[in-house]
Amino acid sequence: MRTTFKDVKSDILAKIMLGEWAPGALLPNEVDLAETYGCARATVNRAMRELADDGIVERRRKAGTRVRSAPIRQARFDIPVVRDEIERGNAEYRYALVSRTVERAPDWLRAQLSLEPDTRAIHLTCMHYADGAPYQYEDRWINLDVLPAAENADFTAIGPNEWLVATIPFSNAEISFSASLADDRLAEYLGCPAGQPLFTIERSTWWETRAITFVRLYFRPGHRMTTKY
Amino acid sequence: MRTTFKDVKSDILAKIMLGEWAPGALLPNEVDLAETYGCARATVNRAMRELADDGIVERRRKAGTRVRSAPIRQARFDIPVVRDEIERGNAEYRYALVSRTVERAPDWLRAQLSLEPDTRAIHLTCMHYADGAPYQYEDRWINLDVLPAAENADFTAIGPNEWLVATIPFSNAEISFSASLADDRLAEYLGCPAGQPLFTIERSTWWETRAITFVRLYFRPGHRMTTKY
DNA sequence: CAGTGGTCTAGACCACTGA
DNA sequence: CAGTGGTCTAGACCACTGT
Repeated sequence: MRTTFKDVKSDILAKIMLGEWAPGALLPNEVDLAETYGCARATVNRAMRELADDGIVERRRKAGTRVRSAPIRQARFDIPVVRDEIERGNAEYRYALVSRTVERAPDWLRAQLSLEPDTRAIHLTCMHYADGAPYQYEDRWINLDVLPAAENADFTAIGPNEWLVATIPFSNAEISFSASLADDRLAEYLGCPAGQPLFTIERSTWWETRAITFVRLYFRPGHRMTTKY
Repeated sequence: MRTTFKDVKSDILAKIMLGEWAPGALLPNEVDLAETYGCARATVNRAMRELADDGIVERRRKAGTRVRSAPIRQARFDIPVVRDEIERGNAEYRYALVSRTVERAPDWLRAQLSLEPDTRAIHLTCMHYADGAPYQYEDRWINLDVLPAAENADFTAIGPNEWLVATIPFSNAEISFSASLADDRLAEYLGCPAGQPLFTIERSTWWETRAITFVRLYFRPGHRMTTKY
């Protein structure tokens, strides 16, 4: 059997894991490795590139490839789409619009999304339920200058996230995780005592340079996001 | 200038973003695309493979490449190494050991890590400071059956995370984000009022099938993890 | 069984950067 | 300026899987 890039990758990874190549060590260059493994340089390159993507090694032209001393460990999280998330848990999903207003973007939002003064925005708050129990409280702003159609959308029928996904793509986004405290309003909607800690996600999305939406998602108490890596 | 895989990738991405290829649409095969772009098939392949990795398209042999209808949006987070995290913020890092005991692994930990009964573990609690201010409270367990050396390590001098990184690699890990409430003890160490919401990370790591360590990290109030994607 | 993506090869040229 | 990784090419064979 031919040597595949996966063979090369796992062999190199094993050598690193077993300490044969210690953190900080310089690995042989691609030409030498290709000879060692009896394969083409492109094969070694693919293996090494993936190891670099995985944060295991660090590559620099001329300087060569080194084992990262403090491996940059990264985790990938699926960005939750609340309906899918709930239905994956075999629970019944229900959505409800709580409030809807159209207003000028408040200052903090203008700062968050770099909006022009006097930008109009639609402000929505919604609830998402799993098997009838409160699951997530959503507090969302949509930029009406970019998406005037949002003013006429029927958000009593469809959640703003689903509407947005179906309506407009986005080119980049920023997401942030934190912890919030349930105030009286949140506690009431989420059916929990005030003062509970709530896992919170904030997300801003842009199309090119134009801000589309900002959303803050408060999860019911005890929620956690988990991933393996 | 030659056509690079980045050219191809961004052109295809643009076509998808602009709606030229709608969600669910079948893209031309690699041979045709290579002809269209006037490049080798390997170049198209690299571009398409990256788009698939990014969750933009879905590829299946024989069936071809389609635009994902619900793009799998993923975010990558760097797993924080607390010293680096603090020093990247141009703050001075300080570490202190709070407590150290050796005991039999409690039941919840045995369950969490799938440990044998009577496994011995070392239990450490530590503080991490940024410019003298409390930054993170660390509550860690290390499996002494796998890492007996931990019993003799001097954790007053070096943080357990740094010691572990330098001592043993790990093959896989599970990480989980949530929100906790500051109890009196945490509040005292973190220098905040009790009842504050704290962003919390839990991580379990294994070497092959053997559990190495479990750690719970409580961040000071207001902490957030952010990434762009 | 035929079409599509997955991968390898051998060679080439280029871009970056450390010495 | 020389060594290393980054990328492209043209061609080949293979693996999977829908029809």
